[in-house]
Amino acid sequence: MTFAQFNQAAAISRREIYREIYHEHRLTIKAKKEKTALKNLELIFEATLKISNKKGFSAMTMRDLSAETGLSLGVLYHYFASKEELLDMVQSTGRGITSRILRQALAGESDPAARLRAGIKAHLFLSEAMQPWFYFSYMEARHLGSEEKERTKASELYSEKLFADILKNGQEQGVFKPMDCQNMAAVIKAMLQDWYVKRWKYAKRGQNVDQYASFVVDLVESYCLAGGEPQEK
Amino acid sequence: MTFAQFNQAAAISRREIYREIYHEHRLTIKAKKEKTALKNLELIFEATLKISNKKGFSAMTMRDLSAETGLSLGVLYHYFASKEELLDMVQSTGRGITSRILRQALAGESDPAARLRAGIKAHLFLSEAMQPWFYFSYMEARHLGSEEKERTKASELYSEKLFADILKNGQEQGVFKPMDCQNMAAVIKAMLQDWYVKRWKYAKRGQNVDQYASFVVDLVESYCLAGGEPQEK
DNA sequence: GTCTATATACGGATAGAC
DNA sequence: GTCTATCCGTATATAGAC
Repeated sequence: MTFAQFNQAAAISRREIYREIYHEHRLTIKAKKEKTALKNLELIFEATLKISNKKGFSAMTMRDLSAETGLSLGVLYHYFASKEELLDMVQSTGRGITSRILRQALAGESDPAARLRAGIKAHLFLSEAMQPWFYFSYMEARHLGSEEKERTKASELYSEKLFADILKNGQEQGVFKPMDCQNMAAVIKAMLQDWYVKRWKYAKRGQNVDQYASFVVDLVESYCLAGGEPQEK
Repeated sequence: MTFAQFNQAAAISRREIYREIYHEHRLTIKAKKEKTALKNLELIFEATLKISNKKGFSAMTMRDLSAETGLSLGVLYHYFASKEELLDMVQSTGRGITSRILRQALAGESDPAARLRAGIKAHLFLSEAMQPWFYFSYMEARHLGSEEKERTKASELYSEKLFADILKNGQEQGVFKPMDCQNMAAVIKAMLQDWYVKRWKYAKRGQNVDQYASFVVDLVESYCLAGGEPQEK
């Protein structure tokens, strides 16, 4: 699986994302016409990610957002009750998409080594396709209210557990060597996160996501399969 | 080398840190008596790290800092000209200590495998001893002015290069197998960073820094030293 | 439905009292 | 040397004009 193939298969349509957000918050969003609502939601979210990822969400003012979107302050407040609610909306949308795509990717595979590869690549490719969302989620998690913060931690632990379970399963089947599955899952996540957090570093030396994915898969497999026969792709 | 041994050898005396800061900024700090200056600097920095690491530096108000330190606003401004200068002081102090300790740790070793181990452990142990500083540097780097931001990026690239050079050197000596040294160095750094960024996760399952260090060293060495047949790309 | 003007509060920084 | 009172700017959020 390459990034290009992933993009086609997953069909992360931006329009689809905003339709979801609109219907999820239909009660609080005051705009009535769906067409303008979708257009404005897209403007608002893209601008929020753009500005926040440059100078931080708390440093982004509502006037910044107004200027970037071309929407007035009054209109902005038709889509969320407060700046904090906007933050929560971005975070929960990101979480939802991530867990859905990860589950989808793993559902198609049964062999532990294949599941491990699929999980790593799906996560990397998704974070590549939605880099601003991932970066935002990572950096702004600590500015959330306590309730949303707990949800974010739970989400981190959930995806770590996905990887840990794959590893444990592989061990039980005798495909992977004995190891500390929790730590292995943790460092896999760390490597996946580095791709979207330190994007500038990889861009600087012209590394693309397919190359990085191959490297991570190779490193992880070479550790987990050590002792057994080298595997073919 | 264990964390306990590192702590003794490196002797990261808190008092020493603040003495350094005081002398480095002697010209701008208005407090004259060294003794009270050191005490207040310690109060200010500890409080800044504590508050910022909870809610972010930009969300920390000068009144928060005043309440936490017990110092008045007027006194605080005797130690820095602006809130941004305080940010820069924290960052540059952290950078200085890190690069010094890393260089010291590597200076004692010549064998590539030993150097690799020493670099990984020194970084982990230092970040353990100064976790609030490292967490702060990592999270607040993007809120810096462009000049300080460049310095931070340079520091990131510098320590990555330290690891990449060790790997390349080991390859040339035939100790390490052929590999992508840049990516390997990058993911080593990612694993080191995860330790202090996601501290809560490791604490939750009772993992200590010596255990984590052993795991990372084992993973990295098992990949680099993998003998027999080198892998193809 | 959209925008402009403004209420209200709080931020960083400082001047001057003690 | 230290603290208190305050200036000035700007933040979020809203009410009311068009």
